[in-house]
Amino acid sequence: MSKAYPSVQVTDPNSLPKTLEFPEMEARLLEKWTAEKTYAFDENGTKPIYAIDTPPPTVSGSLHVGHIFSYTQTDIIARYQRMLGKNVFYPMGWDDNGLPTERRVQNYFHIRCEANEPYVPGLDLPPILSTMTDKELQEKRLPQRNLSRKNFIEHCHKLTVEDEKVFKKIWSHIGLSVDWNLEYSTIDDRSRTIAQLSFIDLHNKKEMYQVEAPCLWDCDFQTAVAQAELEDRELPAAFHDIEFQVEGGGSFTISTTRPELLAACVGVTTHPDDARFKGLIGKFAIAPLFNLRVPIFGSEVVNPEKGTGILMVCTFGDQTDVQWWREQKLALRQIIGRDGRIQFTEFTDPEATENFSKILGKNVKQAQKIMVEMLQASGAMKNPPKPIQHAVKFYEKGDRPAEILTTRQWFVKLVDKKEKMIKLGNQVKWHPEYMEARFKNWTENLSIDWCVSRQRFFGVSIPVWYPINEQGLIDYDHVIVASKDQLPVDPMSDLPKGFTEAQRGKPGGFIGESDVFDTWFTSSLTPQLGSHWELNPARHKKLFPMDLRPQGHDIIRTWAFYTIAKAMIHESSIPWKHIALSGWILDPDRKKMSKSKGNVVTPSQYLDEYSADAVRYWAGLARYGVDTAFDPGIMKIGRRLAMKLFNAGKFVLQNSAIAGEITEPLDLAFLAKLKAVSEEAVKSFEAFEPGQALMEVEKFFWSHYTDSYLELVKTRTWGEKETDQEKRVKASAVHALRLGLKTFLKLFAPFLPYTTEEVWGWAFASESKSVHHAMFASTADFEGITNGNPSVFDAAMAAQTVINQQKTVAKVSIARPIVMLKLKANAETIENFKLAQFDVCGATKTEKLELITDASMEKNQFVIEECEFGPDAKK
RNA sequence: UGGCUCGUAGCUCAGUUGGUUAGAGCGCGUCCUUGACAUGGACGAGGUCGCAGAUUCGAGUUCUGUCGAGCCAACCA
Repeated sequence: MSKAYPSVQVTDPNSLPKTLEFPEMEARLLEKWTAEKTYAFDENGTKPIYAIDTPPPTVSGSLHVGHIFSYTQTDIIARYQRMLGKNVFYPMGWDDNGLPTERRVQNYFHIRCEANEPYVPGLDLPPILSTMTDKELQEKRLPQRNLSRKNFIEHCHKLTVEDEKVFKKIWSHIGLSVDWNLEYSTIDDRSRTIAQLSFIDLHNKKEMYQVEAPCLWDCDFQTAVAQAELEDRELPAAFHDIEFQVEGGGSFTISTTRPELLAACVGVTTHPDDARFKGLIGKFAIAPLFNLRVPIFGSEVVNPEKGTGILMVCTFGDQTDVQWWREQKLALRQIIGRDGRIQFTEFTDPEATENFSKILGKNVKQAQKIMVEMLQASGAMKNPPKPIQHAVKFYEKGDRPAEILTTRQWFVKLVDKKEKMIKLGNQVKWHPEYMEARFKNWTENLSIDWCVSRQRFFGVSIPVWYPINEQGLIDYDHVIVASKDQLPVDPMSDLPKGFTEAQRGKPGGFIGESDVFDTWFTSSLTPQLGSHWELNPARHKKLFPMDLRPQGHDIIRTWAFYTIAKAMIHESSIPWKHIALSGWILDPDRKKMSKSKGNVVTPSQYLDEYSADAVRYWAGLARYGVDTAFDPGIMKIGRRLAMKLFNAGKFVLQNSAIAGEITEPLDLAFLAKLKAVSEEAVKSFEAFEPGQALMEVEKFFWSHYTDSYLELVKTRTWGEKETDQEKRVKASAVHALRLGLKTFLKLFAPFLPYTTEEVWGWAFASESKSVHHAMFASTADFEGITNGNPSVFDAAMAAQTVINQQKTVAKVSIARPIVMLKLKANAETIENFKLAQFDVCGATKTEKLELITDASMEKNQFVIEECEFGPDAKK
């Protein structure tokens, strides 16, 4: 017994929009979704949860099509999971603290943070950037206004709130199905509390330490930076050959790219097997100009081929200098200050003092120039500088090479956990799989612990104070950590327990830590920020570990890495079960789109020109991990698809039908194929290949549904029918058409949420208020329907194509009647074809048909033996 | 120097575990205004799958080498 469908009435054509007006529809449906709380997460719900660890975008950055691209991909997964009946946890956070914001705020208000400036209550400066461009500001060279730390932070808050509105508007327009009740920012009270809780937990577990040691340092931002935040840049430089004397007679020539560090020279090294310098090892060298007596030692690390094969070790020219300094217990002579200028350094030798005074206070570049001149004058410079091109480490947001300075910083122990991290990383499913290699690679090569303290202002405070002893010295060994009930805490204004404000900065009192955390320290906790972690253990248990982390592949070494590290140290857990890495959007020259390259394309114009669904189509088609060229042409196709769906929906719903079953072989054949396609779509989604699903569904929709099936059944469905038999076969087609439409709406819903919701509302709202809560590829829809034979559809479509072809070649209209047609095919094809003969003849206006069997032909191959066109109906 | 991706039509990309004659869309050409859709439709031209080997009855697909592009790291005196 097959499934019976109730009768359907014609949907009043006047009630359906004539044309698809995207802006009107988008605005209306956005309102509907908000009013109906379509995307709300049900915290007390019993349905299985699907939790997404949404990347909090940096709101101070520019919003470009790359963002739209990756966030839409996540939304497509979210919508799919919701349509599986899951309780989807899909929050949006704003990453608003850190250097990018400070820099933007500085430019926007033309201000600077100055620690000694007094606080001005109620200060509310107007933006300068709205009246002047970046360029004008630079040209006019107006002095920046100095603001106290507190005033500066207030302005940071003020601007980020505005930036967040811009993001939220675009996110909504593109149709992200986030639950806006879950909105947060990485600087809000809860985030600060959770980040500080993280610190306290790490500190209790002895996984945090502070130490005065060589650290990577950016001289412009005047802050420590982490290994992961460095990038290589190719710069021109030169080898300078400088002659050193050997104590007790003799000399040798070293080669260096950093002659300005000669005064910081603390040793000389060469390869122990290098015959040229072997004899020098163990002796002392005398550096020129400064008469520095430094040890000469051997090191396997030295490459005899490079430079002169012997080199000077400084405080600190690069990472290897640090290594040698540690291994050889060399002296420390830090001549570069925190501002990147040569700082005062004491020399006992009068000549050294004299020479050093010439570079004192200069920046690295100026000092190098002066140094070279002095060396040339003294005769210690053996050859003219040899220009080379070499890679230099930069802080990724900085403009000057990173220096290595000895400063006191907080670190998280990571180097001792590499193996465990790789093991945990392996428990996470990476999409695409090969991306795990990048994580492994980075983790294996990690050489420095994670430096998390930053000498900045707009960030989460490190929740500690230090006692000041009776001599007025800061006692770093007895850190006073904030207690959990104090959080969030700002040690610069809040008090450690048992102290009074009067004791701040006084002997016997305390001093607050002024450093803030690296932003990654907070953003590595996004799963915990979402679950509320220690603040709400019950909720945390439900949401953690999360199901999915979507992110870009360029931040595997930072965001993914640190998040895995945090979950491991806090709870010995993975932070999420899956991580999906989206590709980059490249400009037409295949360069990554980024603000610094000036090739950024903003999304608004494309949303307006092609519609949100069309832009989503473009994003939805891409595979994970694959970089994609920006191509509005794809959006055009997406727009066409949305229109086609809209029009097909209108057509299908304009047919009435009596109650009945789907009985006709062609209808059943179509549904059998549709069912197979929707099962394939599910498989693709489960394999994190939604683009594959979209492609297959789209192809089938276009070729089989609109181009073929809709045309084939028009004779049966058009108009009112007289006989019961006619009514019955019409009903079979109309019910199949409607089931087809409903299925397509659901399959397309994750990609085209607006258009599908619009059409769904015309006919299927009684089943589910929104298509976005309908069951994706539900088997129930096909239950009780007789299994069709797909070959019937193949034969009918093949015949339809060959007849259309005949008309095209003959250059006659598709509507032209055929008074006599002889078709040749093999027996099986003819048998299948006969079951759909009525529909094919109707669609092709074939009035008389003769079938010829030819066993030599392949399946579904038709040849027209004879074709006689009737008179043109128009004439 | 090592690791990982990619190389298919003029362009943007598919091509699942090796299996007939390598697919789609855009663009291009010819034709058609037929009852939802001209923001349409029908049909067509266009590829020795970077190159060279190997395995196999059979390779776009597996392996080796090679060239080119990109990314990540190491080195950076």
